[in-house]
Amino acid sequence: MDVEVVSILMPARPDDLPFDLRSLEIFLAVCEAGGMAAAARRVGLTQPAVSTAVAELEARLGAGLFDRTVRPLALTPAGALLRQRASALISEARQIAPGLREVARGRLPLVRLGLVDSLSRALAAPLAGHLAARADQVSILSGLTSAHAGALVTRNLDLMIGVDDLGDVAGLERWPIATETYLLALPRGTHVGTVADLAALARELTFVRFSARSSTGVEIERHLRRLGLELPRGLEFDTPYGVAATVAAGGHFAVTTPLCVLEAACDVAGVSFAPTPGPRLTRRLTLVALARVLGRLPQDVAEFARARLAAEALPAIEAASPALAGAIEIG
Amino acid sequence: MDVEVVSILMPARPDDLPFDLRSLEIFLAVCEAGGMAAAARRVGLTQPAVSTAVAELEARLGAGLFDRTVRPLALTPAGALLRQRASALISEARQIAPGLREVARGRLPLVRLGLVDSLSRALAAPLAGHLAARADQVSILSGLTSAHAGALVTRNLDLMIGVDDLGDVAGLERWPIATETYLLALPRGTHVGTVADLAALARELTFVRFSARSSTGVEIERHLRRLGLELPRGLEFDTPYGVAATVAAGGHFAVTTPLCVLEAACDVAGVSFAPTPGPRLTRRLTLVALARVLGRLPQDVAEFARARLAAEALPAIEAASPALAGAIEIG
DNA sequence: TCATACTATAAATTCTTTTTATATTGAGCG
DNA sequence: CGCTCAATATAAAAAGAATTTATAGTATGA
Repeated sequence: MDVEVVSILMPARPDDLPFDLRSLEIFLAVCEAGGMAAAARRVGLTQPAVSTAVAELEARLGAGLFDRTVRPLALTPAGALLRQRASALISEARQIAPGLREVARGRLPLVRLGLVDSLSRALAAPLAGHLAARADQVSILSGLTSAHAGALVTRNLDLMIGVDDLGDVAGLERWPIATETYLLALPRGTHVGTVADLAALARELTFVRFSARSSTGVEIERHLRRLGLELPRGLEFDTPYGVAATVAAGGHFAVTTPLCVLEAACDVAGVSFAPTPGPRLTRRLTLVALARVLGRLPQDVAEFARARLAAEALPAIEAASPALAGAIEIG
Repeated sequence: MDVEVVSILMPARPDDLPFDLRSLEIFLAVCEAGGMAAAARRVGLTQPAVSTAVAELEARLGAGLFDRTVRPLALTPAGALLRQRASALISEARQIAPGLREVARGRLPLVRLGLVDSLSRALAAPLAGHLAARADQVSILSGLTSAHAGALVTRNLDLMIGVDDLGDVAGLERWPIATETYLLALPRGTHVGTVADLAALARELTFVRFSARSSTGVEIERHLRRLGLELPRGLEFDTPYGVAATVAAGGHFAVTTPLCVLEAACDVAGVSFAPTPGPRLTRRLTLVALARVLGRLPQDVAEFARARLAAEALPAIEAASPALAGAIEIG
C-alpha cells in the first residue's frame, strides 16, 4: 500500500541525475589515491563513508566501477570512462563560481566582442577603449558575422555587432546600431537607371562580389537573382577593402554599402554611387548579446557605437560622397 | 572556543564546490518557471524548500541571483550567467550515465578511430568491418596524425593509428602496428650511394616533399638537414598519393615509405627504391587509445591491423618492389 | 486600501550521510 | 596451506541536511 502511495505522490520527479558532484569527487579521489582507505584520508572522511558512497554510485549508475577481486583496486572500463568524464565535469563546475562573483561585483573579468569587418575601422579602436574601462580584459575580434554568431551561441563570445540579429535564437538581447542601403559603386560618369542598364554594364565591366561566406555577399546575391540578373562569376573578396579597392582601380563595379566603403579607406574620387535599380535593399547592423548577463553593458556599447558613428563615420562618408551619406541612418 | 575546535578539525576539507547538481536543477527550475512557488510545483517540492535552496546557493556563491524587489522575479547579471553555465553543466552530466551503462555491458555506443593517411587504403575498410561488430556506431577519420592526436586528448576521438605515440601524455595505452624505413624513390636506373650523389641528383630532378603539416614531412626534413642537405622548396603534398604519383610521372624524386607508396596505389614500375644515404631513418606506426576505457578493444584492433597488414599489404608491397618490402616490419 | 499571490523564516520531521564497531576478503609470506 | 596484515564491506548509531508544515512579511493590481 505504501508503495502505491509513493508512486502516486512522486510521479513528476524522475530525479534523472544518478550522481552528485560530491560523489564524483569521492570517486575521483579513490581513482587518484588508488584505494578507498587512502581516498578517505585525502578527502577527510572515514573509510566506510567512501565505501558506501562508491557502492551507492555504482548502484545508481547501474555499472560497476571498480574490480574488487584484485588488489590494488582496478578500474573497470565503465570506471575508466567515468573517471574521464567526471574530472572534466568537476573542473568545469569549479570555474563557475569565481566568474560569477566578479560579475556580481559589477566587474567583468573578460569581455569578448565580435565586430563585423565593415565596422572594424570605424569602431574597433574606440570600442576597445570604451570596454577597457569596464572590464579587466577585452578581446575584440573582427570577422564575418556568421562566425561570430556561432561563437556567441556557444559562449565563445559575449557580444557581437553584425548584420544578423539571430532572430531565431532565444535568450539574446538586441540593440540597433545602424541601417544602410546597398548602392551600386560604378566608375564616375556611368549612368544606371534600369535593370537592363545594369545587364548592359556587366558586359563592359567586371562585377566584384562579396564572398558567399559573408552574409552581405549572400544578401546581394539574393537581391540580384530577384532582379533577374545573372552576373558572371568573376572576382570575389571576403573583406570590404578588396571590393572597394578593385572598383576604385577602375574597370569594375560592385554593390556595396557606405560603411563598407568607409572601412576600405581607399580613394573613391573616381567612383560614383547610385541606388540599385528596382526595390531598395537594406542591411541592419545590430548588437547582439546574451540576455541580461552583462547588465547595462550591451545597451551602453550600442549607444556608444551609434554616437561614434554619428560623430566620426558620418562626416567621413559625407566627405567621400554625399550620395553615400544619404544611404546610412544611425539607429 | 568552539570556533577554534572546528577550525582545527576540518582544515583539510575546503569543500571547494559551492553547489551540487541538485541545487542547480532547482535554480534552473526557478528560472524557467519564473518564480519559486511555480518551480516548487514543477520539481515536486514545497515552496519553502525551493526558497531555502536558492538562498543557500546565493550564500555559498557569494552573489545574489534574483532581484526580489520586483515581481515576477528577475535574474541579476550573476544569475543570468549562472543560468547559462548551469544548464550547460547539467546537460553534460545527463549524458554521462547512459554511455557508461553501455560500456559496462561491453557494448560500445560509438567508436571513433583516427587513421593516418598512409594506412587509409590498407586498413580503413577492414577496420570499419571489424569495429562494426563491436560498436553500435563507427566513425573512421583519415587525416594527419597531428590533428588526430589533438582530437584524442580532447576526447573527440577514441582511438588513433598514427606516427606519434604521444609519449608525453599520461593515461594512454599504446600498441605497436608496424615499423618502416624511409627510402629514396627515384626514377629507375638512378644510383645514389652518397650524400654527395643526392645533392647532385637534386640539380637534375625536383625533390617532392610531404608537407610540414604532416609529421612524416617534418621527420624527413629534419633528417635531410642532419645530412647537411639543403634541397630547394618545390612541390609539396599533404597526402601520400600526391608524392607517389608525381615521382611515378618521372622527373622527380622523394623520400617516402612502403606504406605511403601502397596507399598511393599508383603504378611504380618506373620507380626504384633505395636506402637513404647516411643513417637509417624509421617511423613507427602506433595505435593509441585512452587507457582502459575500451577494455580489450585497442589490443584487438592492433592485432587485427597487424594481421591485415601482414596478409594483404605485405604481398602487395612485395609485388610492387622487393626493395620496398624489405623496409617494413609488422609489429 | 484591500485582496491575492508570492516569498521568507521558524520549528518539527524525515531522510541522507557519516561515524563507530565489527565482519569479511584478498595479498604476501613462511 | 595457513597465518598475518591491510584493505574493503556491512550494521547500527549519530550527526547533519534537506524537506515539510505553519506562519509572517511583501509586492502587485483592482
